[in-house]
Amino acid sequence: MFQIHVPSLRPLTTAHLAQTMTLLCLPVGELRQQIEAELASNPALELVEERRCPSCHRLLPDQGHCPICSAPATDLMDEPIIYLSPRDEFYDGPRSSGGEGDLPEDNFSATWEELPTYVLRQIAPDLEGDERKVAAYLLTNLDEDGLLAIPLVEVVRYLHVPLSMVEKVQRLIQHADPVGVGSGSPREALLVQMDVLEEVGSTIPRLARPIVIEGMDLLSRRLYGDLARKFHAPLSQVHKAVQFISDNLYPFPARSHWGDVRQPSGAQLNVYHHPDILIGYYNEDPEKPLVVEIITPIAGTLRVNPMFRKAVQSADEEMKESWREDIEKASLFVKCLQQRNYTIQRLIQKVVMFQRGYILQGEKYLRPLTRAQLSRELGVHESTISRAVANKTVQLPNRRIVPLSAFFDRSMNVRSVLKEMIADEARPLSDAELADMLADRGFQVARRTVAKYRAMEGILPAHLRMGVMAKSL
DNA sequence: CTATGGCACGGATT
DNA sequence: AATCCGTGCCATAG
Repeated sequence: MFQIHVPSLRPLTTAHLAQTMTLLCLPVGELRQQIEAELASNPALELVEERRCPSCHRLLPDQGHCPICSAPATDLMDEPIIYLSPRDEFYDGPRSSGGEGDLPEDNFSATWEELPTYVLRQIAPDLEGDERKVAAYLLTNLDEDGLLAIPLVEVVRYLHVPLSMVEKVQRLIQHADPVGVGSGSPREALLVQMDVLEEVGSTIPRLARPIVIEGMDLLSRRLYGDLARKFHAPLSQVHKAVQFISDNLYPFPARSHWGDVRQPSGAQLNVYHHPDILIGYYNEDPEKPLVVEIITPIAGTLRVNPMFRKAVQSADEEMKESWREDIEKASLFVKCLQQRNYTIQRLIQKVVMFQRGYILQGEKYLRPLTRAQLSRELGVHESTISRAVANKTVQLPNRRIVPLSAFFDRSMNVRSVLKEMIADEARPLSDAELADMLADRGFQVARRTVAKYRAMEGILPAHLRMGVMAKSL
C-alpha cells in the first residue's frame, strides 16, 4: 500500500488534545473555514504549494510517483489505495442516479452550471422583455436542491420590477422540467407537482393536498394516526395519500427521489452536499483496486513560516513576545491537523477493508461493526473514533453519498434482506411471517422490530400493500 | 381475532 | 452521561 508520510505525532499538551478533538469532528467544509480564518489571522502560518501529478493533477507524496498513475501492484487488491485530494478537485457528479453501471461524465462542473440553463432553455420562448432578466436572476439563485434561495421580494427590490411579474416568471419556471423547480419551499414544490399531475389527468387522493399544506410535519414524522385524526378521515385514506405522495412527488426538485428519508422519528431529510471521502475504482475500472480519496480542505500544506521564525529573532523585545505566541499557535494548529489526517486515514483504511463487500456489492453485505471494535483495533480511545466518524460523508463507487456512520449501521443488512423479501413477495406478508423468514435466513429479529425496519424503509404494512399487488395482477 | 403502531424499558453504544 | 436500538406490552383498526 502507498504509505502516507506522517511526521512524528503524539499529543503533547492538553491544549493540543482539546483542539485535535474539535478538529476531528469537523467535516471538510467547516474545517476549511477554520483554516482560512487561522491563515488570515496568524502571520506565522504559511501555505506551501504541493507537487501535483502532471497527468492526473492529483496530489503527490513528498517523494515518489503519483499513487494513481503509477500502476499499483496487482497482488494488493484487498488493500485500498489511500491518498489525499485537495478540495478544489471536488467531484460533484450526477446525483444519486442509483444505477450501477452508468459511467461518470468527465465534465466535473457540469451539473450545477447546467440546471439553470436547462430550465431557461425550456421557458425562453414564453418570456418577453424584462421577464428574461427576472428569469435569469431567479435561476441563478437556486440552491442545490432546486429551490429558490431568496425571497421574491428581494428580487423585486433588486430588479425594480412588479411582484406580479416575478410571480408569473416563477410560475413558468416551476412548471418546467424538474417540476417544482424554483419553488420557495418543499411544500410549494409538492403543490405545483400536484397541479401539473392533475392537468395531465391524474387523480389526486382527496387528502394529499391538505396533508401537504397543513400536515407536513406529521407526514415527515410518519405519524399517520395523527394525520387521520387531524383531518377526520379513516387511516386507509391517509395511507393512500401518503403512498401517492411518496410515489409521485419530490420535495427537492433537483434531486431524483426522496426515498432516502430514513429514521422515522423526525430526523430531518438528509442533505449531503460534498463528501469528505470518495471511494472509487482505480481508473474507474471495477476490476482494479479501490481508491480512497480523502478530501483535504485546502490545496497545499500548512507549516510555520520559516522566514517568520527567523524574523522573530531579530525583532525587538516587545514584538518578540506576541510573535512567539503566534508561532506556538501555528505549530499547534499544524500538529492538530496532521493528527486529524492521520486518524482519518487509519480509520478509513480499516473500514474500507472491513466493509469491502458493502462498498462493492451493496447494503446486503454490510457487516455489523461498532466504533468500539474499531477503536480496539486501532489502539485509540472510543471517543476518537466517534469524533472521526461524526459529521462526515462518503461517496461510494456507485456515486451514492452516505454518512460515514452508515458503515457502522447495525441493521442495514437485515433491512436490506427484508426489503428484498418484500419486493418479490407473492402476496403481502405480515410482519410475523417476515420475522420467521428472516429467522430462517439467520437473522433473529422480533416481529416488532420487523415493523420498525419496514417503517425505516418507508414500506407500508401488509394490508396496504395489497392494493399495489391487485393492480399489477 | 390478527396485524400493526405507540410507548416505554433496559442494555448496548457512543 | 447521553443516546440509540431492539423488544415487550397494550390499545386500536379492520
